[in-house]
This record gives sequence, C-alpha cells and structure tokens, in this order.
Amino acid sequence: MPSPTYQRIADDLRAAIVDGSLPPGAKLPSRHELARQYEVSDRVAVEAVRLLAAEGFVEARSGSGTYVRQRPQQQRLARSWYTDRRGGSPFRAETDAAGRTGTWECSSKRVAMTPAVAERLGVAVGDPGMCTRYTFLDDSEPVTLSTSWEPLDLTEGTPIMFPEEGPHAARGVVDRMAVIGQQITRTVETVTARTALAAEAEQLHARPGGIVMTITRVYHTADRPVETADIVIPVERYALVYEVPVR
Amino acid sequence: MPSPTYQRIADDLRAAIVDGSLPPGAKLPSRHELARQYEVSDRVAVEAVRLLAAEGFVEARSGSGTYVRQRPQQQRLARSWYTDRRGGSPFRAETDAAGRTGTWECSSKRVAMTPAVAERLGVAVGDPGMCTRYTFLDDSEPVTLSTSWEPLDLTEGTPIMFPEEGPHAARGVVDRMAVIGQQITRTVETVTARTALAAEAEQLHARPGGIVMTITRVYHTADRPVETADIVIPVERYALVYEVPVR
DNA sequence: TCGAATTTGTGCGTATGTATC
DNA sequence: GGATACATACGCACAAATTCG
Repeated sequence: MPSPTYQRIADDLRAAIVDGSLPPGAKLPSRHELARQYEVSDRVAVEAVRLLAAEGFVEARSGSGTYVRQRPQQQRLARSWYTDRRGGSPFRAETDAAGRTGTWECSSKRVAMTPAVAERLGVAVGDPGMCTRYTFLDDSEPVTLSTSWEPLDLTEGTPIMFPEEGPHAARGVVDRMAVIGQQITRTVETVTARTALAAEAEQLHARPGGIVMTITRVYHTADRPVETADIVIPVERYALVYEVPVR
Repeated sequence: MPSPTYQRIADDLRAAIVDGSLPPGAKLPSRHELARQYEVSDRVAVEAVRLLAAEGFVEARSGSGTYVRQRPQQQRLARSWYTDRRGGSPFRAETDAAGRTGTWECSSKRVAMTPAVAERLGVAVGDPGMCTRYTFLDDSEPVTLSTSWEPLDLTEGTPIMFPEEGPHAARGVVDRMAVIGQQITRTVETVTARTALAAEAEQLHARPGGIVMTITRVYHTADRPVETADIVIPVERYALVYEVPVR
C-alpha cells in the first residue's frame, strides 16, 4: 500500500530539513504552493504541514508562513555524582554556576501515600507523607516541575518536617535529612520521556504536545529510601548531563 | 482566546486516560459518537483523536475502533557507575542479567571527523576516525541504535582498530581501550529526547513520530576523550536508570 | 461463506476568522 | 486597507478493515 499523499509530502519536507537543504529558519512553501506542486487539494497540504508541526520540525506563524524550527540552545542540567557536594539546593548551585538566577515556588501538604509512591519508599499504602510541589524558575521562566514525597514517620515533629519552612528551609534534601541524622548515600534516577500533559505545558510555558523528560528519583540512606520525587523537564530547554565514574 | 474545539475534546479524553477512567485497552467513543456528544462535525472529532494518536495515548484500529494504548512494560536500561565492572559489553551484561538474549549487528568504516564529533573528542576537524554503527537486538527485536567514533591516532595499527574484528572483538569500549593502555575513568552522558526520524523508526520497529531518547556519550581517560557515541533508544520499550552515589 | 453495518483513513471543496506584511 | 497565509470548522464521499448476524 502506498503512503497517503500527505505523508509523502511530509516525508519530502522532513528529509529536506534533516539533510540541511531547508536550514533552520527557512520558510516552507505556502500551502497553496505545496498544493500546486504536488497537484493535490489545499487540505492535503495542510495535513502534511500540521504533521511536521506536531513532530516539532516546523513552526507555523499565522499570517507569515511556516518556518523550520531553530533548535533553541539547550541548557545543561547536571545530575552528576558531584553536584551535591556543596550546601544548598542542587538547582540553585546549577543556575549560580551558569550565571543565572534560580528561584522556586512550592507548597506542601500532608497526604496518604499512593501505591506507586509507597512502593518506591518501602512504606505501606495509606501511610502518612509530606507531599511538596515545586516549580523551579530560571530567570523567572519556569523550567522544571517537581513533586516530592517524604514519609512522615521519619520527619514528623522534627524541624525539617516542612521542606520549605523553619531554620532548615531551602536546603537540598541531602542537607535536610542530615539534620535528623539520615545520611543519604545514593540516588536512583529513572529517566524516560513523553508528551506534556495540558496542565504541565501551561505551567512550563511549553508547546502543548511538546516533549518532556521525566525523572523518577529516589534518595536512599544505607538503610532505606527516604525521599522520592517526580521531576518534569521540557526537552526544548534542558538536556540532562550525567557524569559517571567508570570502574 | 478559547482553545479550539478539537483541542478541548482531546484534553477531555486525555484527562480521562491519565486519571484512569479510560483504562488501557478501553475503547474510545467512535468519531460519530464524539461528534454527536460534542455537537461538532465529524472532521473535528477526527482531528481530536488524531492528536491523541500522535501523542501516543491511543491506537486506532481501522474498522474496529480506537483504543487506549497499553503501555508495554518498559525495560530498564541501567547506566550506573557500576555497570562496567565486569568484562564484556555493557549491553550484553544488561540483557544477560534480565534473562534475555542480547546480540548486535555492526559495521565500521574510516571517516573524517565532523565538527560536532571532533569537538567532543578534542581532535581537529577532518582528522581520521573509525566510525561504527551498531544495531542492538534484544531477543531479535531491535532496541537501540548507536553510532560510535574513535580517533585513529590512538588505535591505528593496534589490534583493536576495528571494534568488532580480531582477538578483542565484542568487548566493551572500556576493555578494548585497556588493551592499548588507555584507562577509561569516567563517562559523560548527555540525555535528551525528540521524535524519531523516519529511518530510525523503521530500524527500531517503532511508531513513526514516536519518542526516542538520545544519549551523547563521551568516554574519557584521565588525559583525553577516547570515544564518543550517539545512542538512540525508543522510549516505548526502555527507560534509563542512573544510580548515582551522593557526596 | 456471504453480506450488511460499523469504524477508521483519506481526500475534496468551501467558509470564516485572524495574524502578518 | 488590501493581499497573503495560517487556523479552525462544516459537510460530504469513498476505500479498507473489522465485526457480526
């Protein structure tokens, strides 16, 4: 079976973009022009271009034209073994090093552990936990969403019970846990990717349908998991960098 | 400005899928049904469903219906500090541990270093290099593509010049470089994600437009970078797991 | 086995609105 | 303001796959 026409047109244009004959910023033929060249109806050309837009290869500007997307300079988000060496939060250390201004907003509330989170933390479903939602901002632009859970059987009644209140606020998890004698020794990060949900796209000022990477992070002491988080990062603006010692 | 209707319909369905009211395998209303429910034309319902299909939430079967996709069990691809402790290739160690059968195909050729690769390896553009393309198979299913470059000023004339020939074939890069006295001490992996190119989708037996993670890997000795690779992994089947010591 | 009904995939022509130049 | 270009929407038509009596 032959590919449908709109696929064939999209394939032609995609190939031209990938091999550089349509460089970033170049303007695609208008859909009238495409329809004429391929001898198809206007609508078919629309479908072809819409497909490329959904794939992120081009960006349509109403009234102006459709252009090959500039791949915006990705910032690097280091997640290496050495990032937590100094005090403060890893995110702040990151942006400071790059000469940018990292801030965040958050809110915490008590929750009952859901099955997925309970399993990661090795606690029972329904156990009490502290759930904190963060939005990280880089020069006022939202760049990362994070939802974290800590088991209250560890932190209840301690000065670090609320991650962002009291004398130990705004430090990283590693430092905060150290205050109550929990020495975090390792973190396991599971990285995958998917398209952004509508709510996430809005919060991150990202394209709806844009790709996000998700990190499922679990901090461990020698004895047990003590914190877990779901982290959402738009691929448009950030790449993850892992530096790993060998042997 | 209000969202277009087809977006609103897609948002409703997407939310229902994410919160579980439309579980994996569930059948979506047909486009006639959707058009009736939302009091829109047939075409608008088609666009809404097409959007969800492009995002990978649903799968349409012609003549039957449109169904919420089963998320196939993601395999985990460990990229931790300890993976290279034993001999052989990391990929083989991985599949062996999971009780599966890892094999691969590859071909090597001499190339002149391109600017992007030359920069990673700290050599001059146009310097001679050995470029090897791998397709990794897991129980005969292609799961990872990798293109690797090694500078020939290091390996020319040595027994490891061709990665997959001679007495040291089919070992990992770390072991092979050790043969010529290059002790690899660390690797830097930059992780990002994008939609698959048509050729990649075909090679990986993946959905065209499906999401792949890409890893740009550089192996370093204490002195210099000695190998770099571009690795492409379909998100459908694999998640990356980084285990990172803290402090 | 056949055929009718259903459902998706694709395509055409048209219309209206809005953004850009 | 006018020409151009994209965004959305309507309605219709037919092919191909599937389902089911």
